[in-house]
Amino acid sequence: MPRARPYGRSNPPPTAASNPPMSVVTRFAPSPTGFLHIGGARTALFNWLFARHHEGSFTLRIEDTDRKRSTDEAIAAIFHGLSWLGLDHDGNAVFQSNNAARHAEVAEQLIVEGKAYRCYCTPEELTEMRENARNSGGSTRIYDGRWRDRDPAEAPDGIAPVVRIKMPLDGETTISDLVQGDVTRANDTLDDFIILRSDGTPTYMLAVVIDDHDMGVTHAIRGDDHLNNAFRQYHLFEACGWDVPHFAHIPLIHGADGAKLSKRHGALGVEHYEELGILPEAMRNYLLRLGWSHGDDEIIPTEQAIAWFELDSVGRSPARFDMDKLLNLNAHYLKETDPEELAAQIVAIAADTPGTTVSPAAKARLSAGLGGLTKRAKTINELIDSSELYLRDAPLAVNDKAAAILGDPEARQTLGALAEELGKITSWTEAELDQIARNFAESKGLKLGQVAQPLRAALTGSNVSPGIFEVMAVLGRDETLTRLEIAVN
RNA sequence: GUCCCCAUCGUCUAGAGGCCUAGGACACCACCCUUUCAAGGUGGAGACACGGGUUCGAACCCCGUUGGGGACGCCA
Repeated sequence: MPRARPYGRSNPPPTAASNPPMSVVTRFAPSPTGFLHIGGARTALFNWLFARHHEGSFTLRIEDTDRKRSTDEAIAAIFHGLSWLGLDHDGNAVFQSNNAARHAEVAEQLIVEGKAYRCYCTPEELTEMRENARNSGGSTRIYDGRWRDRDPAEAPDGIAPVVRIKMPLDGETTISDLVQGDVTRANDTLDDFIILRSDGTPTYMLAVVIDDHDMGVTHAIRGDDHLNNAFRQYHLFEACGWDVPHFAHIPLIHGADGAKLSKRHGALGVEHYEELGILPEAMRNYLLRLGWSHGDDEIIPTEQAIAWFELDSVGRSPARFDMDKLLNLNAHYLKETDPEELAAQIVAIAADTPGTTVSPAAKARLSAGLGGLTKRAKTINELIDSSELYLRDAPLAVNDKAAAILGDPEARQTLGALAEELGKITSWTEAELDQIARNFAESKGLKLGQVAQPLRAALTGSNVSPGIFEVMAVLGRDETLTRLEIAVN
Protein backbone atom coordinates (compact mmCIF):
# COMPACT_ATOMS: atom_id res chain seq x y z
CA MET A 1 0.00 0.00 0.00
CA PRO A 2 1.67 3.22 -1.10
CA ARG A 3 1.96 5.72 1.67
CA ALA A 4 3.64 9.04 1.79
CA ARG A 5 6.33 7.96 4.19
CA PRO A 6 5.84 4.28 4.90
CA TYR A 7 8.04 3.48 7.83
CA GLY A 8 9.79 6.79 8.13
CA ARG A 9 11.31 8.12 11.28
CA SER A 10 12.80 11.54 11.30
CA ASN A 11 14.83 11.18 14.43
CA PRO A 12 17.38 9.75 14.38
CA PRO A 13 17.72 9.59 10.63
CA PRO A 14 18.77 6.22 9.34
CA THR A 15 22.21 6.27 7.83
CA ALA A 16 22.71 5.04 4.31
CA ALA A 17 25.40 2.60 5.41
CA SER A 18 23.36 0.82 8.04
CA ASN A 19 20.19 0.67 6.14
CA PRO A 20 18.26 -2.21 7.58
CA PRO A 21 14.80 -2.82 6.20
CA MET A 22 12.55 -0.35 7.92
CA SER A 23 11.25 -2.21 10.87
CA VAL A 24 7.73 -2.17 12.20
CA VAL A 25 7.25 -0.74 15.67
CA THR A 26 3.88 -1.02 17.33
CA ARG A 27 2.83 0.00 20.77
CA PHE A 28 0.16 -0.77 23.27
CA ALA A 29 -0.58 2.34 25.29
CA PRO A 30 -3.10 1.74 28.07
CA SER A 31 -3.93 4.28 30.69
CA PRO A 32 -3.58 2.72 34.12
CA THR A 33 -6.92 3.77 35.51
CA GLY A 34 -8.38 0.29 35.82
CA PHE A 35 -7.87 -3.31 34.92
CA LEU A 36 -6.97 -4.58 31.49
CA HIS A 37 -10.30 -5.41 29.96
CA ILE A 38 -11.16 -7.50 26.96
CA GLY A 39 -11.09 -4.61 24.51
CA GLY A 40 -7.66 -3.48 25.64
CA ALA A 41 -6.47 -7.05 25.54
CA ARG A 42 -7.51 -7.38 21.92
CA THR A 43 -5.84 -4.10 21.00
CA ALA A 44 -2.68 -5.38 22.63
CA LEU A 45 -3.03 -8.69 20.80
CA PHE A 46 -3.37 -7.04 17.41
CA ASN A 47 -0.37 -4.82 18.04
CA TRP A 48 1.61 -7.80 19.20
CA LEU A 49 0.60 -10.00 16.26
CA PHE A 50 1.33 -7.29 13.75
CA ALA A 51 4.77 -6.68 15.20
CA ARG A 52 5.60 -10.37 15.42
CA HIS A 53 4.33 -10.99 11.92
CA HIS A 54 6.63 -8.31 10.55
CA GLU A 55 9.46 -9.25 12.88
CA GLY A 56 9.29 -5.78 14.29
CA SER A 57 8.92 -4.77 17.87
CA PHE A 58 5.98 -4.47 20.16
CA THR A 59 6.41 -1.77 22.76
CA LEU A 60 4.45 -0.96 25.86
CA ARG A 61 3.77 2.52 27.10
CA ILE A 62 1.88 3.28 30.26
CA GLU A 63 -0.09 6.46 29.70
CA ASP A 64 0.00 7.78 33.21
CA THR A 65 -0.02 11.41 32.20
CA ASP A 66 -3.11 11.76 34.27
CA ARG A 67 -2.73 12.99 37.75
CA LYS A 68 -4.49 11.09 40.43
CA ARG A 69 -6.37 8.60 38.33
CA SER A 70 -3.44 6.36 37.61
CA THR A 71 -2.83 3.73 40.21
CA ASP A 72 -0.10 1.23 40.94
CA GLU A 73 -2.71 -1.49 41.18
CA ALA A 74 -3.87 -0.74 37.66
CA ILE A 75 -0.31 -0.78 36.37
CA ALA A 76 0.24 -4.13 38.04
CA ALA A 77 -3.01 -5.44 36.55
CA ILE A 78 -1.93 -4.43 33.07
CA PHE A 79 1.44 -6.10 33.39
CA HIS A 80 -0.14 -9.18 34.83
CA GLY A 81 -2.81 -9.34 32.16
CA LEU A 82 -0.35 -9.01 29.32
CA SER A 83 1.93 -11.56 30.83
CA TRP A 84 -0.91 -14.01 31.32
CA LEU A 85 -1.95 -13.52 27.72
CA GLY A 86 1.62 -14.16 26.66
CA LEU A 87 1.98 -10.80 24.96
CA ASP A 88 5.59 -10.01 25.69
CA HIS A 89 6.77 -6.53 24.87
CA ASP A 90 10.16 -5.54 23.57
CA GLY A 91 12.37 -3.31 25.64
CA ASN A 92 11.35 -1.68 28.86
CA ALA A 93 7.89 -0.29 29.32
CA VAL A 94 7.80 3.47 28.89
CA PHE A 95 6.07 5.49 31.56
CA GLN A 96 4.71 8.55 29.91
CA SER A 97 4.91 10.69 33.01
CA ASN A 98 8.70 10.35 32.89
CA ASN A 99 8.72 12.34 29.67
CA ALA A 100 6.86 15.36 30.97
CA ALA A 101 9.88 17.63 30.69
CA ARG A 102 10.43 16.63 27.09
CA HIS A 103 6.75 17.21 26.34
CA ALA A 104 6.84 20.71 27.80
CA GLU A 105 10.00 21.44 25.88
CA VAL A 106 8.38 20.55 22.58
CA ALA A 107 5.40 22.71 23.42
CA GLU A 108 7.68 25.66 24.13
CA GLN A 109 9.47 25.09 20.86
CA LEU A 110 6.15 25.16 19.03
CA ILE A 111 5.39 28.51 20.63
CA VAL A 112 8.76 29.84 19.52
CA GLU A 113 7.99 28.69 16.00
CA GLY A 114 4.62 30.36 16.10
CA LYS A 115 2.79 27.07 15.80
CA ALA A 116 1.31 27.20 19.27
CA TYR A 117 0.32 29.93 21.66
CA ARG A 118 -0.66 30.66 25.21
CA CYS A 119 -4.31 31.00 25.96
CA TYR A 120 -5.52 32.86 29.02
CA CYS A 121 -9.16 31.93 28.95
CA THR A 122 -10.89 31.26 32.23
CA PRO A 123 -12.94 28.13 32.80
CA GLU A 124 -16.01 30.35 32.69
CA GLU A 125 -15.12 31.62 29.26
CA LEU A 126 -14.65 28.07 28.06
CA THR A 127 -17.98 26.99 29.40
CA GLU A 128 -19.57 29.89 27.63
CA MET A 129 -17.90 28.92 24.36
CA ARG A 130 -19.13 25.39 24.77
CA GLU A 131 -22.67 26.58 25.22
CA ASN A 132 -22.35 28.93 22.29
CA ALA A 133 -21.18 26.16 20.04
CA ARG A 134 -24.07 24.00 21.08
CA ASN A 135 -26.67 26.66 20.65
CA SER A 136 -25.43 27.76 17.27
CA GLY A 137 -25.74 24.44 15.48
CA GLY A 138 -23.81 22.15 17.80
CA SER A 139 -20.47 22.44 16.13
CA THR A 140 -17.62 20.27 17.37
CA ARG A 141 -15.40 23.33 17.21
CA ILE A 142 -15.62 24.69 20.71
CA TYR A 143 -12.74 27.06 21.29
CA ASP A 144 -13.13 30.18 19.22
CA GLY A 145 -9.44 30.95 18.94
CA ARG A 146 -9.59 34.21 20.79
CA TRP A 147 -5.96 34.08 21.93
CA ARG A 148 -4.64 32.68 18.70
CA ASP A 149 -3.45 35.98 17.36
CA ARG A 150 -3.78 38.15 20.39
CA ASP A 151 -0.77 39.97 21.72
CA PRO A 152 0.59 38.11 24.77
CA ALA A 153 1.15 41.54 26.28
CA GLU A 154 -2.59 41.68 26.83
CA ALA A 155 -2.38 38.66 29.10
CA PRO A 156 -4.37 39.22 32.27
CA ASP A 157 -2.70 38.92 35.62
CA GLY A 158 -3.30 35.96 37.83
CA ILE A 159 -4.26 33.54 35.07
CA ALA A 160 -1.94 30.64 34.43
CA PRO A 161 -2.21 30.05 30.70
CA VAL A 162 -2.54 26.80 28.81
CA VAL A 163 -0.78 26.22 25.52
CA ARG A 164 -2.86 25.57 22.43
CA ILE A 165 -1.78 24.32 19.04
CA LYS A 166 -2.75 26.28 15.93
CA MET A 167 -4.88 24.09 13.74
CA PRO A 168 -5.55 24.89 10.11
CA LEU A 169 -8.58 27.14 9.69
CA ASP A 170 -9.83 25.74 6.41
CA GLY A 171 -9.33 22.89 4.02
CA GLU A 172 -9.65 19.27 5.00
CA THR A 173 -7.53 16.47 6.34
CA THR A 174 -7.51 12.92 5.10
CA ILE A 175 -6.20 10.04 7.15
CA SER A 176 -5.38 6.88 5.23
CA ASP A 177 -6.30 4.45 7.91
CA LEU A 178 -5.12 0.89 7.47
CA VAL A 179 -8.42 -0.46 8.69
CA GLN A 180 -10.95 2.27 8.05
CA GLY A 181 -9.64 3.38 4.67
CA ASP A 182 -9.47 7.04 3.77
CA VAL A 183 -11.30 9.19 6.26
CA THR A 184 -11.69 12.88 5.57
CA ARG A 185 -12.66 15.62 7.94
CA ALA A 186 -13.12 19.33 7.36
CA ASN A 187 -10.51 21.31 9.26
CA ASP A 188 -13.03 23.88 10.43
CA THR A 189 -14.59 21.22 12.66
CA LEU A 190 -11.34 21.05 14.64
CA ASP A 191 -10.40 23.71 17.12
CA ASP A 192 -7.10 24.74 18.68
CA PHE A 193 -6.81 22.15 21.38
CA ILE A 194 -4.75 22.31 24.53
CA ILE A 195 -1.36 20.64 24.48
CA LEU A 196 0.00 21.93 27.79
CA ARG A 197 -2.14 22.44 30.86
CA SER A 198 -1.91 25.53 32.98
CA ASP A 199 0.23 23.61 35.46
CA GLY A 200 2.72 22.92 32.71
CA THR A 201 1.92 19.24 32.31
CA PRO A 202 1.23 17.80 28.87
CA THR A 203 -2.17 16.66 27.74
CA TYR A 204 -2.73 13.23 26.29
CA MET A 205 -2.80 14.59 22.75
CA LEU A 206 0.68 16.09 22.99
CA ALA A 207 2.19 13.23 24.94
CA VAL A 208 1.01 10.57 22.50
CA VAL A 209 2.44 12.35 19.51
CA ILE A 210 5.82 13.01 21.08
CA ASP A 211 6.16 9.56 22.58
CA ASP A 212 5.05 7.79 19.42
CA HIS A 213 7.66 9.75 17.57
CA ASP A 214 10.39 9.27 20.13
CA MET A 215 9.70 5.56 20.36
CA GLY A 216 9.85 5.26 16.61
CA VAL A 217 6.31 3.92 16.39
CA THR A 218 5.47 3.12 12.79
CA HIS A 219 1.96 1.79 13.33
CA ALA A 220 -0.53 3.06 15.85
CA ILE A 221 -3.10 0.31 16.20
CA ARG A 222 -5.82 1.28 18.65
CA GLY A 223 -9.56 1.38 19.23
CA ASP A 224 -11.60 3.43 16.80
CA ASP A 225 -12.73 5.67 19.62
CA HIS A 226 -9.43 7.37 18.79
CA LEU A 227 -10.24 7.95 15.16
CA ASN A 228 -11.28 11.53 15.80
CA ASN A 229 -8.11 12.15 17.75
CA ALA A 230 -6.06 11.02 14.79
CA PHE A 231 -6.94 14.21 12.95
CA ARG A 232 -5.66 16.33 15.78
CA GLN A 233 -2.56 14.28 16.23
CA TYR A 234 -1.89 14.39 12.53
CA HIS A 235 -1.53 18.14 12.65
CA LEU A 236 0.63 17.96 15.73
CA PHE A 237 3.00 15.60 13.98
CA GLU A 238 3.09 18.02 11.08
CA ALA A 239 3.74 21.00 13.34
CA CYS A 240 6.66 19.17 14.88
CA GLY A 241 7.95 18.34 11.45
CA TRP A 242 7.73 14.62 12.07
CA ASP A 243 6.47 11.77 9.95
CA VAL A 244 2.99 10.65 10.79
CA PRO A 245 2.81 6.98 11.71
CA HIS A 246 0.33 4.67 10.05
CA PHE A 247 -2.94 4.56 11.84
CA ALA A 248 -5.10 1.49 12.19
CA HIS A 249 -8.32 2.08 14.10
CA ILE A 250 -9.92 -1.19 15.02
CA PRO A 251 -13.59 -1.40 15.93
CA LEU A 252 -14.49 -1.59 19.55
CA ILE A 253 -15.84 -4.61 21.31
CA HIS A 254 -19.33 -3.96 22.54
CA GLY A 255 -21.13 -5.30 25.53
CA ALA A 256 -24.34 -7.29 25.30
CA ASP A 257 -26.24 -4.00 25.22
CA GLY A 258 -24.37 -2.91 22.12
CA ALA A 259 -22.55 -0.09 23.83
CA LYS A 260 -18.84 0.48 24.20
CA LEU A 261 -17.32 -1.98 26.57
CA SER A 262 -16.21 -0.32 29.73
CA LYS A 263 -16.02 -0.97 33.40
CA ARG A 264 -19.58 0.26 33.70
CA HIS A 265 -20.82 -2.04 30.98
CA GLY A 266 -19.97 -5.33 32.51
CA ALA A 267 -16.49 -5.45 31.11
CA LEU A 268 -14.30 -7.69 33.18
CA GLY A 269 -10.57 -7.68 33.58
CA VAL A 270 -8.68 -10.44 31.82
CA GLU A 271 -7.76 -11.79 35.23
CA HIS A 272 -11.41 -12.70 35.60
CA TYR A 273 -11.08 -15.12 32.70
CA GLU A 274 -7.88 -16.42 34.14
CA GLU A 275 -9.68 -17.14 37.39
CA LEU A 276 -12.44 -18.86 35.44
CA GLY A 277 -9.93 -21.33 34.09
CA ILE A 278 -9.60 -20.00 30.57
CA LEU A 279 -6.38 -20.82 28.75
CA PRO A 280 -4.38 -17.90 27.33
CA GLU A 281 -4.15 -19.65 23.98
CA ALA A 282 -7.94 -19.94 23.80
CA MET A 283 -8.33 -16.31 24.76
CA ARG A 284 -5.92 -15.24 22.05
CA ASN A 285 -7.73 -17.30 19.46
CA TYR A 286 -11.09 -15.95 20.54
CA LEU A 287 -9.99 -12.33 20.62
CA LEU A 288 -8.34 -12.71 17.25
CA ARG A 289 -11.59 -13.86 15.65
CA LEU A 290 -13.39 -10.86 17.05
CA GLY A 291 -12.92 -8.54 14.14
CA TRP A 292 -10.32 -10.45 12.22
CA SER A 293 -10.76 -13.38 9.90
CA HIS A 294 -8.89 -15.69 7.60
CA GLY A 295 -11.57 -17.26 5.44
CA ASP A 296 -13.53 -19.85 7.38
CA ASP A 297 -10.75 -20.69 9.78
CA GLU A 298 -11.78 -20.80 13.41
CA ILE A 299 -9.12 -22.74 15.24
CA ILE A 300 -6.05 -20.59 14.85
CA PRO A 301 -3.16 -21.32 17.18
CA THR A 302 -0.95 -18.37 17.94
CA GLU A 303 1.91 -19.45 15.69
CA GLN A 304 -0.50 -19.65 12.79
CA ALA A 305 -1.98 -16.28 13.74
CA ILE A 306 1.44 -14.66 13.60
CA ALA A 307 2.00 -16.08 10.15
CA TRP A 308 -1.39 -14.94 8.89
CA PHE A 309 -2.07 -11.69 10.66
CA GLU A 310 -2.53 -8.65 8.47
CA LEU A 311 -4.34 -5.42 9.13
CA ASP A 312 -6.31 -5.51 5.89
CA SER A 313 -8.33 -8.46 7.12
CA VAL A 314 -9.53 -6.59 10.16
CA GLY A 315 -13.25 -5.86 9.86
CA ARG A 316 -14.73 -2.45 10.35
CA SER A 317 -17.85 -3.20 12.32
CA PRO A 318 -17.97 -3.63 16.07
CA ALA A 319 -18.31 -7.05 17.65
CA ARG A 320 -19.93 -8.38 20.75
CA PHE A 321 -18.36 -10.58 23.32
CA ASP A 322 -19.72 -14.13 23.35
CA MET A 323 -18.78 -16.25 26.31
CA ASP A 324 -20.14 -19.46 24.78
CA LYS A 325 -17.75 -19.27 21.90
CA LEU A 326 -14.81 -18.55 24.17
CA LEU A 327 -15.79 -21.57 26.25
CA ASN A 328 -16.03 -23.74 23.17
CA LEU A 329 -12.57 -22.68 22.05
CA ASN A 330 -11.28 -23.22 25.55
CA ALA A 331 -12.63 -26.75 25.59
CA HIS A 332 -10.78 -27.35 22.35
CA TYR A 333 -7.45 -26.09 23.62
CA LEU A 334 -7.92 -27.92 26.88
CA LYS A 335 -7.98 -31.17 24.92
CA GLU A 336 -4.84 -30.12 23.11
CA THR A 337 -2.94 -29.39 26.27
CA ASP A 338 -0.31 -31.88 27.29
CA PRO A 339 -1.99 -34.17 29.87
CA GLU A 340 1.11 -34.40 32.01
CA GLU A 341 1.30 -30.67 32.27
CA LEU A 342 -2.40 -30.41 33.00
CA ALA A 343 -2.23 -33.09 35.67
CA ALA A 344 0.70 -31.38 37.33
CA GLN A 345 -1.17 -28.10 37.32
CA ILE A 346 -4.27 -29.64 38.86
CA VAL A 347 -2.31 -31.46 41.52
CA ALA A 348 -0.49 -28.26 42.38
CA ILE A 349 -3.76 -26.37 42.77
CA ALA A 350 -5.34 -29.17 44.78
CA ALA A 351 -2.33 -29.47 47.05
CA ASP A 352 -2.50 -25.73 47.52
CA THR A 353 -5.88 -25.99 49.18
CA PRO A 354 -5.40 -25.79 52.94
CA GLY A 355 -5.81 -29.05 54.72
CA THR A 356 -5.54 -31.11 51.59
CA THR A 357 -2.90 -33.62 50.72
CA VAL A 358 -2.67 -35.50 47.49
CA SER A 359 -1.44 -39.05 47.87
CA PRO A 360 0.88 -40.64 45.31
CA ALA A 361 -1.92 -43.08 44.50
CA ALA A 362 -4.25 -40.17 43.86
CA LYS A 363 -1.75 -38.57 41.52
CA ALA A 364 -1.46 -41.79 39.59
CA ARG A 365 -5.24 -42.08 39.36
CA LEU A 366 -5.52 -38.56 38.03
CA SER A 367 -2.93 -39.16 35.36
CA ALA A 368 -4.75 -42.28 34.26
CA GLY A 369 -8.20 -40.77 34.34
CA LEU A 370 -7.53 -37.26 33.12
CA GLY A 371 -8.39 -37.97 29.49
CA GLY A 372 -11.94 -38.91 30.36
CA LEU A 373 -12.28 -35.83 32.49
CA THR A 374 -10.85 -33.42 29.94
CA LYS A 375 -13.35 -34.51 27.32
CA ARG A 376 -16.10 -33.27 29.61
CA ALA A 377 -14.61 -29.97 30.73
CA LYS A 378 -14.74 -26.51 29.25
CA THR A 379 -12.47 -24.80 31.73
CA ILE A 380 -9.58 -25.69 33.96
CA ASN A 381 -11.83 -25.00 36.91
CA GLU A 382 -14.37 -27.57 35.77
CA LEU A 383 -11.52 -29.99 35.34
CA ILE A 384 -10.29 -29.30 38.84
CA ASP A 385 -13.75 -29.94 40.22
CA SER A 386 -14.22 -33.16 38.36
CA SER A 387 -10.74 -34.31 39.38
CA GLU A 388 -11.96 -34.67 42.94
CA LEU A 389 -13.15 -38.14 42.17
CA TYR A 390 -9.61 -39.33 41.57
CA LEU A 391 -7.72 -37.02 43.86
CA ARG A 392 -9.63 -37.83 47.03
CA ASP A 393 -9.18 -41.05 48.86
CA ALA A 394 -12.35 -42.60 50.24
CA PRO A 395 -14.66 -41.55 51.72
CA LEU A 396 -15.95 -39.09 49.15
CA ALA A 397 -18.38 -36.25 49.42
CA VAL A 398 -21.73 -37.33 47.99
CA ASN A 399 -24.03 -34.95 46.15
CA ASP A 400 -27.80 -34.94 46.59
CA LYS A 401 -28.66 -36.93 43.52
CA ALA A 402 -26.10 -39.58 44.28
CA ALA A 403 -27.33 -39.72 47.84
CA ALA A 404 -30.87 -40.25 46.56
CA ILE A 405 -29.74 -43.12 44.38
CA LEU A 406 -27.89 -44.73 47.23
CA GLY A 407 -30.78 -44.13 49.56
CA ASP A 408 -32.70 -46.86 47.77
CA PRO A 409 -32.23 -50.13 49.70
CA GLU A 410 -32.64 -52.11 46.50
CA ALA A 411 -29.82 -50.26 44.88
CA ARG A 412 -27.61 -50.91 47.84
CA GLN A 413 -28.49 -54.53 47.76
CA THR A 414 -27.60 -54.69 44.09
CA LEU A 415 -24.29 -53.04 44.83
CA GLY A 416 -23.58 -55.47 47.61
CA ALA A 417 -24.14 -58.41 45.30
CA LEU A 418 -22.03 -56.84 42.60
CA ALA A 419 -19.26 -56.13 45.05
CA GLU A 420 -19.22 -59.77 45.92
CA GLU A 421 -18.80 -60.68 42.25
CA LEU A 422 -16.06 -58.15 41.84
CA GLY A 423 -14.28 -59.45 44.89
CA LYS A 424 -13.81 -62.75 43.15
CA ILE A 425 -12.00 -61.50 40.10
CA THR A 426 -8.35 -60.66 39.88
CA SER A 427 -7.87 -59.04 36.50
CA TRP A 428 -9.21 -55.52 36.32
CA THR A 429 -9.59 -53.91 32.94
CA GLU A 430 -12.31 -51.67 31.65
CA ALA A 431 -13.50 -54.21 29.08
CA GLU A 432 -13.67 -57.02 31.61
CA LEU A 433 -15.45 -54.93 34.19
CA ASP A 434 -17.93 -53.89 31.56
CA GLN A 435 -18.60 -57.53 30.68
CA ILE A 436 -18.96 -58.59 34.29
CA ALA A 437 -21.43 -55.83 34.99
CA ARG A 438 -23.48 -56.73 31.96
CA ASN A 439 -23.58 -60.38 32.88
CA PHE A 440 -24.46 -59.46 36.42
CA ALA A 441 -27.30 -57.20 35.32
CA GLU A 442 -28.66 -59.85 33.01
CA SER A 443 -28.56 -62.52 35.69
CA LYS A 444 -30.54 -60.28 38.01
CA GLY A 445 -33.01 -59.26 35.35
CA LEU A 446 -31.86 -55.65 35.56
CA LYS A 447 -31.09 -53.10 32.92
CA LEU A 448 -27.48 -52.03 32.79
CA GLY A 449 -28.45 -48.56 33.92
CA GLN A 450 -29.94 -49.97 37.10
CA VAL A 451 -26.52 -51.27 37.96
CA ALA A 452 -24.39 -48.54 36.50
CA GLN A 453 -26.05 -45.57 38.16
CA PRO A 454 -25.80 -46.87 41.73
CA LEU A 455 -22.24 -47.88 40.91
CA ARG A 456 -21.52 -44.36 39.72
CA ALA A 457 -23.06 -42.84 42.81
CA ALA A 458 -21.02 -45.10 45.04
CA LEU A 459 -17.76 -44.68 43.24
CA THR A 460 -17.87 -41.01 42.36
CA GLY A 461 -20.30 -39.49 44.83
CA SER A 462 -22.07 -38.02 41.86
CA ASN A 463 -24.71 -38.80 39.29
CA VAL A 464 -22.43 -37.58 36.51
CA SER A 465 -19.02 -38.92 35.63
CA PRO A 466 -16.93 -40.47 32.89
CA GLY A 467 -17.86 -43.98 31.82
CA ILE A 468 -18.17 -45.90 35.05
CA PHE A 469 -16.06 -48.87 33.93
CA GLU A 470 -13.35 -46.46 32.96
CA VAL A 471 -13.61 -44.98 36.43
CA MET A 472 -13.34 -48.42 37.99
CA ALA A 473 -10.30 -49.26 35.93
CA VAL A 474 -8.64 -46.01 36.91
CA LEU A 475 -9.56 -46.36 40.56
CA GLY A 476 -8.17 -49.86 40.73
CA ARG A 477 -9.52 -52.86 42.55
CA ASP A 478 -8.83 -51.86 46.12
CA GLU A 479 -10.12 -48.32 45.95
CA THR A 480 -13.19 -49.47 44.04
CA LEU A 481 -14.06 -52.12 46.58
CA THR A 482 -13.41 -49.73 49.43
CA ARG A 483 -15.77 -47.15 48.01
CA LEU A 484 -18.38 -49.80 47.30
CA GLU A 485 -18.20 -51.07 50.84
CA ILE A 486 -18.68 -47.59 52.24
CA ALA A 487 -21.68 -47.04 50.01
CA VAL A 488 -23.34 -50.34 50.81
CA ASN A 489 -23.14 -49.79 54.55
C1' G B 1 -27.08 19.08 18.27
C1' U B 2 -22.31 18.75 15.22
C1' C B 3 -18.51 15.61 13.24
C1' C B 4 -16.73 10.59 12.26
C1' C B 5 -17.50 5.29 11.76
C1' C B 6 -20.53 1.00 11.02
C1' A B 7 -24.78 -2.26 8.93
C1' U B 8 -24.90 -10.62 6.08
C1' C B 9 -28.30 -16.03 10.52
C1' G B 10 -29.37 -14.86 18.05
C1' U B 11 -23.57 -14.14 18.20
C1' C B 12 -18.60 -14.14 15.57
C1' U B 13 -17.91 -14.09 10.51
C1' A B 14 -16.92 -15.81 4.73
C1' G B 15 -18.22 -12.95 0.62
C1' A B 16 -13.98 -7.88 -2.84
C1' G B 17 -20.54 -7.76 -9.68
C1' G B 18 -22.05 -13.48 -12.20
C1' C B 19 -18.84 -19.38 -8.50
C1' C B 20 -24.68 -17.30 -3.66
C1' U B 21 -31.59 -21.05 -4.44
C1' A B 22 -25.49 -16.68 0.55
C1' G B 23 -20.69 -20.66 3.14
C1' G B 24 -18.35 -21.72 8.10
C1' A B 25 -18.14 -21.48 13.57
C1' C B 26 -20.68 -20.89 18.47
C1' A B 27 -25.43 -21.31 20.48
C1' C B 28 -30.31 -23.82 19.49
C1' C B 29 -33.49 -28.24 17.84
C1' A B 30 -33.85 -33.51 16.20
C1' C B 31 -31.73 -38.16 15.47
C1' C B 32 -27.54 -41.72 16.03
C1' C B 33 -24.09 -43.58 19.70
C1' U B 34 -25.08 -44.66 24.95
C1' U B 35 -24.45 -46.92 31.99
C1' U B 36 -25.06 -40.80 33.45
C1' C B 37 -22.94 -36.34 31.51
C1' A B 38 -20.09 -34.91 27.85
C1' A B 39 -17.37 -35.81 23.45
C1' G B 40 -18.25 -37.52 18.49
C1' G B 41 -21.44 -38.32 14.05
C1' U B 42 -25.73 -36.99 10.93
C1' G B 43 -29.55 -33.69 9.82
C1' G B 44 -32.57 -29.08 10.75
C1' A B 45 -34.20 -24.13 11.67
C1' G B 46 -31.87 -19.37 11.09
C1' A B 47 -29.33 -13.47 7.75
C1' C B 48 -27.78 -9.92 2.91
C1' A B 49 -31.93 -3.22 7.55
C1' C B 50 -35.11 -0.32 3.91
C1' G B 51 -35.72 2.63 -0.65
C1' G B 52 -33.79 4.37 -5.02
C1' G B 53 -30.16 4.19 -8.76
C1' U B 54 -25.65 2.14 -11.95
C1' U B 55 -25.32 -2.61 -14.72
C1' C B 56 -27.20 -7.70 -19.16
C1' G B 57 -26.55 -8.98 -13.89
C1' A B 58 -25.70 -6.46 -7.11
C1' A B 59 -24.92 -9.03 -0.45
C1' C B 60 -20.94 -6.74 -3.11
C1' C B 61 -20.64 -0.05 -6.60
C1' C B 62 -23.34 5.08 -5.86
C1' C B 63 -27.16 8.14 -3.32
C1' G B 64 -30.74 8.56 0.40
C1' U B 65 -33.52 6.70 4.74
C1' U B 66 -33.51 4.10 9.14
C1' G B 67 -30.88 1.89 12.95
C1' G B 68 -26.43 1.28 15.97
C1' G B 69 -21.78 3.07 17.76
C1' G B 70 -17.91 6.60 18.67
C1' A B 71 -16.04 11.63 19.42
C1' C B 72 -17.00 16.58 20.83
C1' G B 73 -12.57 17.76 28.68
C1' C B 74 -6.79 21.86 31.43
C1' C B 75 -9.51 12.39 30.84
C1' A B 76 -6.84 9.06 28.27
